[in-house]
Order: sequence, then structure tokens, then C-alpha cells
Amino acid sequence: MPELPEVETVCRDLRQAIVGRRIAHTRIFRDRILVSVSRRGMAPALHGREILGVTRRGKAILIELSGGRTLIVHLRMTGQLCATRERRRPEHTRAVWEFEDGGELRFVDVRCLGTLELIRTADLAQAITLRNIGPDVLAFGGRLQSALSGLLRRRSALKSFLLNQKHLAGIGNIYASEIMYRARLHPDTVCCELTAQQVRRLGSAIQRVLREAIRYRGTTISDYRAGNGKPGNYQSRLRGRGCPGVIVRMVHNNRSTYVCPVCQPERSTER
DNA sequence: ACAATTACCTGTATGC
DNA sequence: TGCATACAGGTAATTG
Repeated sequence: MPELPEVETVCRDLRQAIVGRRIAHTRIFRDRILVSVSRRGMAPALHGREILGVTRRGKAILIELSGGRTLIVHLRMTGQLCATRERRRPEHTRAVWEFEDGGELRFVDVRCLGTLELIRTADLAQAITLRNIGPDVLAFGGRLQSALSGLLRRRSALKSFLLNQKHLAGIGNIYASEIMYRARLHPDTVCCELTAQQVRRLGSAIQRVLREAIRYRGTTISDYRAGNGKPGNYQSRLRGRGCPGVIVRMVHNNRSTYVCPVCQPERSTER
């Protein structure tokens, strides 16, 4: 569920809520969510540590701790990370970090596909969660257009390109659909056949959609909750889904894309 | 270098 | 009501 705008919203909420606080206890309820750290290794490494910062790369959340460690959280499909003082833990709580001053950070994940990785901050680049992902989409800033024209010199389908985190990290299935709808591009378009104008449209759709979605605190279709536990507000502003034409479902690599064949013609006649 | 498939999990919606 | 099936926002490993 969570793509760049959702993960960014979680990070911003957590930055407010947990930076400067100290961990008293770590509790892991499911071992299989752990990456390169054991349940027994996690708790002592975090005990008494202060949260120094919360940042994001692509869809990964980086929680920097005192003592030179960083906790990397990936929410995958249904993971949620929220800071709360509520006592009752919801069903599917997989891990919690209790703070010295009361309250806790919770990782809740119905499907248990999300992951927690603990790594020395100095070795961050080698983290399993990060080693296969490219630069964050928003890190390109104003250079996104020129970066795109280089990256799009491949023969793959546009949809596959947008979902591939090696090139641009952060776009997932929902925003890929929305971005292609707004750029009026068909998901099967071969990247290297895009015209210069289409590349410009793509670049601006990427920036516009992601920034807008962050402003609205992300999209909640079912599971997503921000770092304060509340749903996002962008779902009603997704235009592709509300297109009055007939929306067609297509499948690539087992993932659905919703396309409006009128707005996103496969063979575009304009340049 | 790329695409397609499968696996990892569980909940929900749908059809019979 | 029960049961089977398909599907869901992600990623990695495997195979072609």
C-alpha cells in the first residue's frame, strides 16, 4: 500500500512524535519480519537509545538511533508504523518500541510482508533493504527531467520502468497508474519511443502527483494509516479512477493497471 | 538487460 | 452458510 507520499507522511509524523525520545523496551512478536538481526539481538542494541532522526529513501523508513545504529522499516503492502500513547495494541501488532517517557512506536502489519532491519549507521549503504534501490524520486528535484531522458533510453514498458525501484525509488502501483493517466501515456508505451514532449509530460506528472499526494497526507484505499494513526486524504483526488470513460484493467507481471483507453491511447497521434 | 512467474502472508469480496 | 477463487498498495529469487 504505502508508496512515496504515504511513507513521507509517516516520516513527517514520526519526526514530530518520536525524535529525542529514548527507547526503554523493544518487543518483537514475529521473528520473520526481522532482516539480518535476531529477536535477541534487537532489544539490547536498542535499549536506552535515543531517536536522532527519521528519514526516508524511496519507500524505506530510516530511524537513526544514538549508538551508531539505524532501524530500517519497510511497510511493503500492509505495514503501519505509528506513535501513540494508547494502551490497547491492535490485532496484528508485530513489534513495539516502548519509550522511557511512556507511549510507544508500533509496527502493525496484517500480512507480515513488511520488514525491520537493524544496521550500523556507517554501513547503511549495504543494508539489504536499501541495496537494490536507486535514488529517491524527489531527490532529483529540478533535475528530474534530464535524469528521465537518460533513464528512458530502454526498451521496457513504461509501467515496468515506473515500478522498478532501481531507476527511481518511491513510485508504486497506485501512483504509477495516476501518473500515466495524468501524462496521458499508455502503460505499454516503450520507454525509448517516448517523444521529448511526452517525457516532459511524464516528468511533470511525477512531480505534481507525488507532491500533491504528500500535501494530502497520502492515499488510503484500505489499510494505510499515517504516523498519527489516521488515514490519508488523497484517495478522492485520484483522477484516473474517476475518469468518466471506461476504465480498463490490464495486468503486467501480476499487477493491475487501470487505464482509460481514450485519455491514454496506445498509439498516440500527437507528437 | 529484460520480462514473466512464483513465493512470501492474510483479509476481503465474489460467485457457486 | 460454507467453500473455492481472485485479488490487494511490494519485493526478491528464479527462470527464460
